[in-house]
Amino acid sequence: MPFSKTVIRNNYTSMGKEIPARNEDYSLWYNELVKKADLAEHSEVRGCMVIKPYGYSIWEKMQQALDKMFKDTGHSNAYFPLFVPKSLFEAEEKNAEGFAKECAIVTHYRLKTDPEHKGKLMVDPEAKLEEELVVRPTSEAIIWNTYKKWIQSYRDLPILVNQWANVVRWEMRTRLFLRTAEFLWQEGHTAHATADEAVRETVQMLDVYAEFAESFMAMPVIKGRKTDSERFPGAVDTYCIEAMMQDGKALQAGTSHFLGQNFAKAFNVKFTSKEGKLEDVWGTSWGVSTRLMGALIMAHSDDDGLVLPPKLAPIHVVIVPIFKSDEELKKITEKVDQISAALRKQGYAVKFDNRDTHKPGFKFAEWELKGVPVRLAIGPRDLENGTVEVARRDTKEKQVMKLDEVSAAVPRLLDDIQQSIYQRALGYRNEHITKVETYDELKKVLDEKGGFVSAHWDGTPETEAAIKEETKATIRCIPLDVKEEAGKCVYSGKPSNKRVLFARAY
RNA sequence: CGGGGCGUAGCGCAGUCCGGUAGCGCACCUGGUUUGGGACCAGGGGGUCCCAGGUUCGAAUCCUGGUGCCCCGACCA
Repeated sequence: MPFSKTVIRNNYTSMGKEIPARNEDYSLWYNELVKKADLAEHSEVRGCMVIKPYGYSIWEKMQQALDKMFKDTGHSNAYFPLFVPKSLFEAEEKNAEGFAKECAIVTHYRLKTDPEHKGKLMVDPEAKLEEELVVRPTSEAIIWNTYKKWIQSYRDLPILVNQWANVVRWEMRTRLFLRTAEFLWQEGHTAHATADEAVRETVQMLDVYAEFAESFMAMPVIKGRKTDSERFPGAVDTYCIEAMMQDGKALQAGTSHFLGQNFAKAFNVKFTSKEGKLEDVWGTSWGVSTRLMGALIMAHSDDDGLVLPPKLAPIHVVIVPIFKSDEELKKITEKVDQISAALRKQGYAVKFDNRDTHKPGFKFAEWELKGVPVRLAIGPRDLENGTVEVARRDTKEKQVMKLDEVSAAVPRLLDDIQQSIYQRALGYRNEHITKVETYDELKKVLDEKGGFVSAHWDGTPETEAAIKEETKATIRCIPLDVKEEAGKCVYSGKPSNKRVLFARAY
């Protein structure tokens, strides 16, 4: 049925806060969900988004958890400038080349009133910068240039710094959270005396990311190494965590880079070793961004809206009263206050939705759209029976329980939800790793089933590029736990000693 | 950067072909009835029709030139 997207759009938006079905148009489902759930919206600036309070509070939860993990592994936060002088930016050649095409550049520092157009401003041609400033697409340049001043001896090492910041990459095509021109992220930048220590740091932070993805986001990931062509510009080795979305497309959720001595050499960062020798410093960098929000949304949510893992939900429990009179509401509120207090005491965020402007059904739908893990409903019947209705967002199951059991039951329920959405995502992910032996199979799986395709590859960039060209699939990673196994490249037939994961990706 | 679409009330859109007082749904405000899965009735408020110029007695509508955003592709952590 050749309905245009415009037609589909008409159908649901006129109905209020409904979103299109995932299996009809996954991409439209995602876009509408982000907007309708109050996570983010497009701004006046092309490719840039406004993260709304509800969306931002999820991001803050992510930040808190990650920040703690960084601190627990010995890192400290710092802040470096938004602007990078062009001469610094170009110092590490590969890095500069890699990002050159998507840099925003500041060329002037002043506006003036436009004599030709009343009330308008124009760039003051007199105020041209002597040296242009690049708006950071990443901060290695400015940071390594700074580290040069901080490091003289092995005693100054290691430096274990992280910064929470915004960066700008002038993307041609953007999508809310998944790829925006400006995005928020954290970038860790560490400096070490030995290669071994730097590699250990790189892997350690990859483990931190994997741990965060799995135990907080409830999103299983595959740890792996990128191929040469997918490597971070300027890095020796790029490690990643790859996740699987519900539409069978892969998403890179975090990266950790072993920089070798590349940036040290480019910025002349040397240290005197214990033995009195002058050596180049070893480096790492690692980051995750607001893209994780996109991953979180696409990993769990359904046609009724967001499904949030309790560990990242801004509101754990919403309580909806069902009442006819003020009198009734008052009685219900007394009970609700007791429950709320008991839950808050245990550290949960509780929302009592006592608006008298909306009916319960409306509230149920709205909080489901926003992904609140647990909903309690209390009405006159419950007052009589000393009960409360408990509903879980992930499965939509409802049960009625005794009021005095609630404060003990809710924590168990939240734990169960956290586990069960992880298990569901894990099940989906595992079902979508398909081993293939031939190129025809690889293409067939990509087209008909999606997901990761595990196949032998001859290790050459030519084969990788050819497969990408023909199938739109890229090598997502060489899994860290890959086992050596003799085989033949699905494309070239040349010998291969391990399988890699192919997928179409975000 | 190529192809397409769209800029009209807070949101989603109709009206544009064929010029003549700017409309519909949702949302909003007031009053009432409702409230265990997206309430109903009555009344009401709100718009430089993206911008600039032109044609015309008269432009959301026709002409010219801008501009912004979205979608698809290419590119890309």
